[in-house]
Amino acid sequence: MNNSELDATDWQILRLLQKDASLTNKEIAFELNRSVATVHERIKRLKEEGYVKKIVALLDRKKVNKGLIAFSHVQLHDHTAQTLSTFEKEVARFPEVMECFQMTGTFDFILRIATSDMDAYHDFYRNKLANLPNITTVQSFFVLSEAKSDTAYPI
Amino acid sequence: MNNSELDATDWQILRLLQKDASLTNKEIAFELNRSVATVHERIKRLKEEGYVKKIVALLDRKKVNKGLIAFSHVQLHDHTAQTLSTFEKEVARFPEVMECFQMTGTFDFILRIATSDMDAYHDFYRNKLANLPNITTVQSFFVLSEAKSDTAYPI
DNA sequence: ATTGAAATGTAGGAAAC
DNA sequence: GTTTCCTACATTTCAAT
Repeated sequence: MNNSELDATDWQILRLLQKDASLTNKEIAFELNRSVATVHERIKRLKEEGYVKKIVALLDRKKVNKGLIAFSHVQLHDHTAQTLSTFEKEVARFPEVMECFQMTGTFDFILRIATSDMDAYHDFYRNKLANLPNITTVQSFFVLSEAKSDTAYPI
Repeated sequence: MNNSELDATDWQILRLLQKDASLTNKEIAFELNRSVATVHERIKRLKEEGYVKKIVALLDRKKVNKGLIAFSHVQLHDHTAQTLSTFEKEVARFPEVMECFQMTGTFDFILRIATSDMDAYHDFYRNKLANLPNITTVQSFFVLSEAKSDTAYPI
């Protein structure tokens, strides 16, 4: 198989591992009617070539005391490369910030922020986020309930 | 150890597994200066008690042809339990919708939508999302770049 | 690229301290 | 909680196709 294309078996393996990476090679091989060695070889390649970035444990956020998730829309004073990249660099250093995306539209960034509760969020907001330079507005929305939460891409 | 509290070792294990769940018990044991049997027992308990929900592979979304991520804010006509839960149930069935959260604020839901490109998003929007009943407005924002993207909670 | 078989390593359980 | 021992799997390599 060449280097730049995935075949049907590769996609099936990726689909399975996205849902459950604790599957053994044997289980995957059985599922796909392939040998264990083949599955092993494929997965090794998929990791080497960067299709699989990493294998992680997903935790129950409420059990680990992250009861409050906020999405915050941030607007900056200006959009010079300097201002944008300083903001990105600084905000990424806050552990509460799980995700930071630069966006199209009327604001500049979406942040996903995980804290234990509203007090902790407030503390983060006043003492960390609002101290960053060049912020014009921050508008925050809070998760009431999760109807769906999936890390698997539809492939 | 009792059932309802995690000690420092448990938290360390969770921290490690959130970052890299392909670590072996042996590697974790070495890192924490514990025996393999202890680590094994702890992880078993952490899974049984639901702290670890699952182990998954995270893929490179651009390599698997999901070049466009949208966040969509959805507002519904009314907020009866019936309307809310019908929307949640229907929207969760679309594979493009990776996440759906009910939110505080001026709109009702945030969706995270993964598609290959703007054409595919448009198709999803016109032929799937906009066909659901009781939707008043949908406002969409598109990811330009990812400054940070982490599934690990700050614990 | 795929396979079965062989070698090595890890998981998972149990016993004694 | 640790150590040791044990068995059953799982991973990894390899020669052959």
